[in-house]
Amino acid sequence: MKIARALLGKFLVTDFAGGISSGMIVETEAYSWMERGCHAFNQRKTNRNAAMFEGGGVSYVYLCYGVHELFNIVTNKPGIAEAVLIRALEPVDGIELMMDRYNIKNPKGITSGPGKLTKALGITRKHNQIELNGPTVWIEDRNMKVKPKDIHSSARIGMNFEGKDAVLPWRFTIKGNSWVSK
DNA sequence: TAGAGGATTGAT
DNA sequence: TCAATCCTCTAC
Repeated sequence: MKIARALLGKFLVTDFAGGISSGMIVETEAYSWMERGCHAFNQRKTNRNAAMFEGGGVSYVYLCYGVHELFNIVTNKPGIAEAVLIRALEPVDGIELMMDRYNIKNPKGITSGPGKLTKALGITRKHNQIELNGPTVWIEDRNMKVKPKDIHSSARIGMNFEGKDAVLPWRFTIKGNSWVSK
């Protein structure tokens, strides 16, 4: 859970054929095998979530609703399924590239959702289960300071089941940032 | 091998 | 508020 908080203010960078694009992480959600809602609940291992068992520093990209690709960062030791979902970014580099990928001219709201930011950065399932220390996708620390009081935690989104797991405050956002998803 | 459903989004 | 859309898991 510490990692989900620490990732706020870090930069997610991609370098594909089209060029470099990056954004600052402003919203995350933590997932663990210990709670429902996670694909690897109860250490259930499948082909899809195999990346989560790889160990920290690996990406986990998967398709949701047949339409959207969601980007996660695996955070724990090999064999322990735990990951942080990147829900929103603030565009920094390659904004024009992102707009090209959407074929629009206004960057407003282009990365304000987990399915949208992957499209903006050009991330697809081909980038599943890869190391996040380069050369195509990596996390960068640019010494952006996020004060603890600027971090807001809340219940997660999209949890359809009943029970206490649904209200765990494992969603982290940067207060006052307009790129946070609604 | 077939059927149901999902960590969402955008249009109505 | 609801459909789009296709991959993954589960059951037969």
